[in-house]
Amino acid sequence: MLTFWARGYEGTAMAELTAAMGMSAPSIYAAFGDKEALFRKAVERYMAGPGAYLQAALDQPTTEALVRTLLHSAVEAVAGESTPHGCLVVQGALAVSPRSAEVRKYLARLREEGVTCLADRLRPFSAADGLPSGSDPSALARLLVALVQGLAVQAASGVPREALHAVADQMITCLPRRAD
Amino acid sequence: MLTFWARGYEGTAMAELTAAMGMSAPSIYAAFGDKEALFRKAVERYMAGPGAYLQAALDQPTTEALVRTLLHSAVEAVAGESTPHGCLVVQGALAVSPRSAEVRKYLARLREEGVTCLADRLRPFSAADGLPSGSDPSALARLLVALVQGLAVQAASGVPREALHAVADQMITCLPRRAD
DNA sequence: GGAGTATCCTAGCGATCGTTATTAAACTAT
DNA sequence: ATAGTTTAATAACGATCGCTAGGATACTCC
Repeated sequence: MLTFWARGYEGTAMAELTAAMGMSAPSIYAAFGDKEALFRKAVERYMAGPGAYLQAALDQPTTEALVRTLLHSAVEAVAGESTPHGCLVVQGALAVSPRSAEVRKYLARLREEGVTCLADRLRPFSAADGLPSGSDPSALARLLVALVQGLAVQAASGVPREALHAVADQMITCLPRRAD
Repeated sequence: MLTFWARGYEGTAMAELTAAMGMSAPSIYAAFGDKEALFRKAVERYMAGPGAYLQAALDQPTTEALVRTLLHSAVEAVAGESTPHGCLVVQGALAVSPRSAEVRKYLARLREEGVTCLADRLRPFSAADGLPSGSDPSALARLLVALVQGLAVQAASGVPREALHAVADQMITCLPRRAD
């Protein structure tokens, strides 16, 4: 998972995976099938672990708390010190050769699921819950996911964690408050 | 440029470039050097053409006009109908194998230049120019760039142009206005 | 018109890609 | 102890990678 995270799907060679997993190539193929199946397993593990920052934000009671939790935990995930920088689901297979088109679509589908998931959570929110006036829940959800993905891109560029937290705070500052 | 744009640096094989350019491999190598030099030339061409959406926004007089121009022209660039989806500078080499590390750093540097460029433009802006109160220009610049990069990721996922324009509008709605 | 020069493609270089057939080793069970 | 079965590694498969030598072609200039 860490190797795929750092180098992406096509950027990771089987030789690196054998070294990282401590298994020989035939053992990997016997256990997982092929490289694509192994990658999907790695993504599942990622989503259940470091990539679960969206789930953590869903049970927040207000828009502002949700946004705050989402953005800051996302920053911790994509700019963690003990893990590769960026997000596996974003940089795993963003632009790849035609032979990896299935993997690209798989990750794209996963990213879209995050948008709908977040939109479903925002929809019941009213202005009393801090939802900015005149905002479409699905557009706001897509905005937040886009921002998280942008933070992931910048983390992959090497932007320090503090700068990304400042971006999160800036976004929260921009959001209209309930009682101002 | 279009081929690199669609498939990324490592995802593009020389065979595709010979087909797209109508030149044989030796001609390409004689004219450009190696694949990396050709990629940099393609990026330069991209930055001077479809990727110049940031430059277009810099001469706007107010924060709101700048943001509006930046986001909507960025959406047009990353979700254009006659070009590949996404942004070459984002998806060209986000997570790659170690042998392409130089290309990855090159694009990361380019992305960071966009942040400093935008921050320099926002810095002289005061509250009278629509700068949200209590915002740090460099953090706001990084926020906007992150959002653009996130829009590029979603465009690469196949999200339709209208949805991305709605995200841009949502962000503008969230920004505090001068006279409200 | 013909020698010299520049241009460009065909063919193939070594290396590495993902993948697998073959073989050696270790464990289980009679 | 030994036969049978599972496990895993060595070695190599065809394909493709970026890249380039060698040769055929066209163009220039005396």
